[in-house]
Amino acid sequence: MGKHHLRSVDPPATPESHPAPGSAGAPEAAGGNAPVRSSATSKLDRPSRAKEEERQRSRRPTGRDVAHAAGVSQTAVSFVLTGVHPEKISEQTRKRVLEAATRLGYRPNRLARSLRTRRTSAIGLLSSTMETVVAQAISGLQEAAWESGYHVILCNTHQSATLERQALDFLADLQVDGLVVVSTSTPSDNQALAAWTQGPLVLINRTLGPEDAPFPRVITDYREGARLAVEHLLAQGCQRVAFAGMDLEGLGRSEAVRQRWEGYRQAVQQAGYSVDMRLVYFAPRERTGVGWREGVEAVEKFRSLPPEQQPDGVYAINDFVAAGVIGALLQAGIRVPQDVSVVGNDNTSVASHHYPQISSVDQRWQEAGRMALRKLLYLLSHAYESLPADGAPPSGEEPSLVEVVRPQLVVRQSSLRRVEVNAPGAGTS
Amino acid sequence: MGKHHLRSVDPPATPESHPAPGSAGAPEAAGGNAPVRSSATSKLDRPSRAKEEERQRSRRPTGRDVAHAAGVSQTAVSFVLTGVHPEKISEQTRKRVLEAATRLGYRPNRLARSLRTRRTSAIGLLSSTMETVVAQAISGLQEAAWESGYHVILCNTHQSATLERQALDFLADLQVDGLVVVSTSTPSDNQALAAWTQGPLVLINRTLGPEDAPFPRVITDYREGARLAVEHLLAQGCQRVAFAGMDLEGLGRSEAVRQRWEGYRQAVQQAGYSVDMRLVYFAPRERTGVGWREGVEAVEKFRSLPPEQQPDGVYAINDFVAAGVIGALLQAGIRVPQDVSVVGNDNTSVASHHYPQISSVDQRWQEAGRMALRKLLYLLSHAYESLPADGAPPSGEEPSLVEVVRPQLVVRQSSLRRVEVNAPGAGTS
DNA sequence: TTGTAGGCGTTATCAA
DNA sequence: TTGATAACGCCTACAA
Repeated sequence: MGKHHLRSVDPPATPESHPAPGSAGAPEAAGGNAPVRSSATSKLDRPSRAKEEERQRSRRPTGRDVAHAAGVSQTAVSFVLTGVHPEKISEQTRKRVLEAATRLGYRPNRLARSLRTRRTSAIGLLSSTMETVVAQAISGLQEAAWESGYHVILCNTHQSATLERQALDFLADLQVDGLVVVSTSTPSDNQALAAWTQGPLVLINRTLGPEDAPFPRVITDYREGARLAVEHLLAQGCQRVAFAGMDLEGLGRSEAVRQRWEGYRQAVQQAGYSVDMRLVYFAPRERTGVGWREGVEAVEKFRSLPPEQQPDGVYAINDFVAAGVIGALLQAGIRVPQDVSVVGNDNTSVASHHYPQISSVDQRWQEAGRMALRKLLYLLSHAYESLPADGAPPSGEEPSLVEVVRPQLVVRQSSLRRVEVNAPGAGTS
Repeated sequence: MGKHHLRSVDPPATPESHPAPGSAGAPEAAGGNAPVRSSATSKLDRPSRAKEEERQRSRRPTGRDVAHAAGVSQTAVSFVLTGVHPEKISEQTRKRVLEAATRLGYRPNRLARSLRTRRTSAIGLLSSTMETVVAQAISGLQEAAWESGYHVILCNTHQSATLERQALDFLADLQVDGLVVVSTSTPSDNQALAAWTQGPLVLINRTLGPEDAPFPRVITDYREGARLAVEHLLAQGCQRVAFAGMDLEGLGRSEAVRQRWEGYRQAVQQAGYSVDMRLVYFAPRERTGVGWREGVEAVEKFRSLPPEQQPDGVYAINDFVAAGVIGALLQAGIRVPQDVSVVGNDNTSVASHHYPQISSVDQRWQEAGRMALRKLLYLLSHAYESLPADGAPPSGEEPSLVEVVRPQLVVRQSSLRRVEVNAPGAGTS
């Protein structure tokens, strides 16, 4: 039995194109299937016949089929469908082509097109993890890509440099038109990445390249987020806003952690207060993350102060910490938000599923994904024109090299005091 | 001053060679693609020269280059590199091809290959949302695909049937080899999906197709997960295990919710108890989700019982509810886990970031993704040979049509009593 | 304005 | 065993 290699992708009934006329064509068909075709003509026959048959059977009509059906040439079909040179096509042929194409249900073969034009409409996405924020960025990127006719090829490197290198090779083989790299911190282990030559490269929250010629990137702004949170608390009438966070040396000296601290400090000082370190809790640097527990510890620290010095507002560097803070406060009989208002960060599902619901800073990773794609498309379309040889290269409004996503504060119950509470001095615990 | 930003696609190399000659992709690159080439030789010249030049400059060497360098034919190169017909290649040519290939850094052009073989190594992934569990499934799928040399093209349909249809068209255009659809509930709006003909289709947590001939799928097992949780609580010595969940008509009659309730009921009954509806809390069906608040409400209900009838263990249908339950218990001065043990579901980051950490059932969505890919690969290789026409179709060990992922209980502080507590009657609140 | 023809890089067929 | 040679489906100078 000719049970050799499987029938590849083809769906049912596809007698081989040109089976050696003696070898009983279709390999799978048990009995029958007599060599009805050809019989006499054998190989001397012009290929036209076999071709035609074959084409008939192939489910997807080709451009040639359309041309044939419309009574025009392939060129006309191509011109009409790609929309280039619209002036070189008469309205009549245009109509006929369109009609034939829709009638046959023609869809151009992207593989062939890509082979010819050297552009796939694929962009590679390299992510080091799949944590929530990254998933959000991926979602935004994919959505934006989709809207522009691009598709996204996802590669997760699990923080491994080896995997990253392999993924890059892989994506290069796929001939993606561009690449986006997203990571939560900024490891900047630039080794393999910097060698990317397959097209434009946009980074999300990661730096790469020499100081004077860095790669274009999109970054989320944790500093601004923290400022938003603190300013909101102050606007709500809080006068002693505390910080519940992480030691700056912890978590691999995470940039995002440091930025939140700076934002807090700036906002407090800008409002005319000085930073009171008794209102600041840093989790020990050994901790591998901060959550509920650290929130509780923060409250313990704050509660050890004399009552009049205790905070009336808390900014927590993430929603888990905020939940811990709230839990500990409530347990101590302190009301939230009336006595102490609390704001978290990241706007995770914890914030909305908690009770009371937690106000939180949304870093808008999804928007970061969208922006990254926009930037990539811009680079894609301007890649080949502006060699500095020829004076002012592109037109104006070139997007800046590094784009910042503005965070947004989502106000919920945990920080929303009644309106009259705005009077100063109201809710000291 | 040429604004830096672009690192155009071409790596710095490409010395000399006037930039224009044909290649350089980007056909739409505005402006003049002047006929620089011609110069002296004009068009009469045999193309060989131009070709050679062009090839030289082309970054990626082709199979022809390798053949040329090795002094063999393209056929030999193809055979050697694809590994087929190993017997038809002499050891010597084999070596020379390999040597030349590595020396030139040859990488086959997947586009050309796909065009010819009609197989991309791409599989499409249709997801209706990007919530955490889906992201996990995607991660697992992508990882497994990667290990098998496949890549994943992600399409997010945002629950929209229209988008889903478009995405399917898109993926069909891309000629993906197969398709995986992942959703959290089972909407089974099969309209467009059932018409998929581009290759095998595997569903994750979704049913499709006629009852008697459903599509292959992978499902997570919430019933089993609930059983695990309850059995664990019983084994810890709990005698009155409560259920904190959602009205079965709520959330669009979510299958996953109903399964958890059934698992709870089965486990309780199987242990010889009868289900006490006073120990069961169903959130009102109008709620759009369950979280902390519903956990608190559950505890309120339970606390209204006479002390000896109150639960000593609670299974909550997700981690948010569990957190709410724990919070309310602690606030009431009830110890967790000593007085009441609590188990959540989904093993989200809430469970591990909470304090005390929450025991939770992991539904292993990541594994579901992996399994889906395995199943798809199986179908890919067995798709077209076993039409039941010919008796016992394939060989044995065909995977079952629907595969179930076994959940796993992750035990943490919220349910881990001291060993001696195992004695019955210990921790009634 | 339309048609003809050559090539993108592979794989696969068929003589030599 | 190896080497021409023809597709795969599309794009696009160039000639008609």
